[in-house]
Amino acid sequence: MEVNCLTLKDLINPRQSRLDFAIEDGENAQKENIFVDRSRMAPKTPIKNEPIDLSKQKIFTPERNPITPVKLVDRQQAEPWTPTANLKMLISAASPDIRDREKKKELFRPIENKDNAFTNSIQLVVVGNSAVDEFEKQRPSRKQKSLGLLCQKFLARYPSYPLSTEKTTISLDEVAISLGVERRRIYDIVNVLESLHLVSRVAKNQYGWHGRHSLPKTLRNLQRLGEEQKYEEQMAYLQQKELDLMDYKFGERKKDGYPESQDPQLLDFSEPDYPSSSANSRKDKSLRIMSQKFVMLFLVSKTKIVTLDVAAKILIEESQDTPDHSKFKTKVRRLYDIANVLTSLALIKKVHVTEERGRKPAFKWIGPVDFGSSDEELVDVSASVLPELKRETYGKIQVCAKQKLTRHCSFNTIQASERIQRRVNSEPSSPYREEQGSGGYSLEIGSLAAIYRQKIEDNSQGKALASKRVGPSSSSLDPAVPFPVLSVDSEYCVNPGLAHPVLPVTQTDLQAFSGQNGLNGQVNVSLASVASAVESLKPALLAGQPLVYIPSPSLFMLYGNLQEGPSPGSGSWSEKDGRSSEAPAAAELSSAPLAQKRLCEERKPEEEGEPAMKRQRREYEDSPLSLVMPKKPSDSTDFSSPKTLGGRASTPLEDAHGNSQLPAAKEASGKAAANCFASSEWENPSGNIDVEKPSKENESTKESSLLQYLYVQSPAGLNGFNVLLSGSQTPHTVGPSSGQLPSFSVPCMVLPSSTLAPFPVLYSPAMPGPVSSTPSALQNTGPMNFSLPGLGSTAHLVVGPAAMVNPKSSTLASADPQLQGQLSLNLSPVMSRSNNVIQQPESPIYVGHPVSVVKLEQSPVPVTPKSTRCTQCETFFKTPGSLGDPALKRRERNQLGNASSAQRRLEIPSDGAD
DNA sequence: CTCTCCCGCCACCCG
DNA sequence: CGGGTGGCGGGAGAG
Repeated sequence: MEVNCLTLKDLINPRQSRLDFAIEDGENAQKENIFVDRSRMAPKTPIKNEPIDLSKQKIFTPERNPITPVKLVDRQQAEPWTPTANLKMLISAASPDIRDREKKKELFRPIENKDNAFTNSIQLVVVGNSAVDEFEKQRPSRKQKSLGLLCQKFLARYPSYPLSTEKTTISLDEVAISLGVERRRIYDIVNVLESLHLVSRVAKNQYGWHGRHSLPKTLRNLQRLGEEQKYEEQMAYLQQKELDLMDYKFGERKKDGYPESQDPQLLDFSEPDYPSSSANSRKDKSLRIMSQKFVMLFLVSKTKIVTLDVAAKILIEESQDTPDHSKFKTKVRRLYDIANVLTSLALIKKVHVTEERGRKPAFKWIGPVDFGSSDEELVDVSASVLPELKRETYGKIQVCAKQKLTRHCSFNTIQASERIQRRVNSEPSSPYREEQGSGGYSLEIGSLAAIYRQKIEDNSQGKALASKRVGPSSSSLDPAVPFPVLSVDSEYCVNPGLAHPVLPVTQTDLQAFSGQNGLNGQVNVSLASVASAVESLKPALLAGQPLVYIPSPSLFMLYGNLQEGPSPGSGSWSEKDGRSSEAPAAAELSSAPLAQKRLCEERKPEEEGEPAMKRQRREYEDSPLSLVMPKKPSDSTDFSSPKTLGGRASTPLEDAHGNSQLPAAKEASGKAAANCFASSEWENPSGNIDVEKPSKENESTKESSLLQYLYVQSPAGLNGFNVLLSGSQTPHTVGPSSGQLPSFSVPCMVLPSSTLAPFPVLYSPAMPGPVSSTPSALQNTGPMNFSLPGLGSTAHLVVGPAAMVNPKSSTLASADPQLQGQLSLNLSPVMSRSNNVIQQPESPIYVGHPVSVVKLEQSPVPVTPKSTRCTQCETFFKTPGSLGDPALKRRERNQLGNASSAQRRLEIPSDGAD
């Protein structure tokens, strides 16, 4: 009997017994927990947690084992919910999407469905192998335990761009426990991250988190080194030769004159702040070195595609290993490990290169390409350019301000875009697909939605994480402690796999873009520096990022806010909830006048209170979205209406009438640059390459998010395009120098000046009132109008603050679960073509993202609130639920064995679409 | 079958 | 020496 076995083990080693026990659970709880819903997890959780108390564990006796289940049962009753579970429930209740997801999960893991599964499982185990087998069957798939997924969870714990002031330390033990994996796995992740200087070893078991601030620099250095190494030549050589593994003669290349590889020292780009402690200590850093070299290969590659075999060969050669087949295999394994992490970082994505021999696994670099200069290239939408834009044209423009905080936003945006692109490419059925070639806006819209989601996800994660981090060992098993939000969020986190960053648009791209769209010249939008120097990052827009729809044929630019991760200063969620949350947005605009919000409110008396607020908060923080839509005349009815989940109220921008003039406000607001993403980026570079299906990607998309941006269609009369800026989020940075600061995107729309004349510039501060938690310097001054200098006198800048939209005011009730699924953002390609905006709830991509859209009357004249439709969707943050399982104690890894794996959750989010 | 890559043994080192 | 690290490759899931 199992019991007996346990007993023996126990006798031998108490710990062992525990392990066994754990394993048993593991069959169910641990591994399966991964999938378990929070709600379901609750019952199980206690079990795991119990083990937390090691002292008890030791005591475990065989007899106890059987008992344990009982206890668990009791516990379930007694403590039906853990905080996390509770939260999850609430969320689930609030969010239909979540429920759907949960359902899927359940389907995925039937076992989990039973509340008493745990108990049963245990019994089964005791009973016999058959039971075990069943469990085995239900065990999470390999993918669910993949390093990539784990890495995502890991990354979700930390802000991509942590404030300089916040130094985050990573405790390997803690992380391993919290993620429920063996420490060994964490090393794999950390080593790769370290190679990119995202983290550095501080001490035993301790790593410091640096975030991506220095990533561009690191990449630049790697690129340089790669060039010095002539990797490109080597790659070309190998590819050309098409050498077979077996045939490949190592060392040949050197003869050919390839330079020797450099010393294996990990490149130290570390900044003063983060001295790379003892990086040198380890003699063997091969994974790190390999990672750097691998990255170099991408950076020097013209195609940005590297096949694993070539990479492995080069690495083997450099490592001076004996070139045998087993080495090759090993190298490839390592490359996969590295690739998983890099994918999680959205730096690369899996592709296949078709060659004579057939398909070869390869990866394509999707990370930033131009990191040569300090910051991302900003594209200014200059006034001069604007006029040139044709209304017909469409494209995406991202306005960014260089804000430290926001930088990641652009990244997110990119990822989202990429994701979408992939999806489009990979999904024949995708409605957007058709649009692609032409760079149709529909695609972009999709991307926007995706981006938006992404933002939300990111934010939420970040916040959650942040909060978690802040606390004492969050990882603690203490049941009282909320599940590591991170893990929960992680599900929705950016999927590395999913996220494919789109290269930042350069001027060239922009031009190209304009060409496509009929735009001429560049678009430069420079906003006065947005920054206020608020360190706290408050989610500015969130609440209602309003979407303004102005019927006009021109280009739409949607810009979402983005925000950096959690800001330390930011108030608690609760504070942010509701309108208060919006305040931050205003802050972001900082100098910019916030007052506008009021206008919106007036227009739409909103009722707030939406539960969604919380979610939104999280969401709104994210990155900015930029969307450009081709003009669609009238309608777009659907557009406006539904928002998805989170969609906050749409604010009726319509109201904005008025004053078109924008004083220098802009400057005050901050500088914004517009980045454009070339649609082309999305396309596969080479015909040979097949983009892998982004099955994973879906996850992120699910999340609904609020859109904070203004959707403006140029009035019929407008020739130019308008840029709509959403004021929602302004990052407050305290003075980061622009160089380092990530570009910050400010939602804004550039409106063709002349035509817009009738439209006043609206600036809606996120919060009408004072910002709740944030002491932002900015205050709502009231509606403001500013003109973009660059745009020319005629151009109008509309800034839509998050606040503008009132959640409740929205005509549509987001409450309807069904509606939630649909986002206004979801524009079906069809719509775009027809010029009518249609929502496609079905579109996978969009589902779940709340978007609020306000329709403005077509008439150039300011729309009245009535005319406009506002929809709000409440977005709740969908948390995957709590994830967490308690962590097992890693140390016992041996013992734990299977159990350890249990922790990993898999989420395969189906995209909404699925 | 190939592609992936999880898993965890066990060698290395450091303190 | 014990424990943190992490190389390494068997072997199995996924396609």
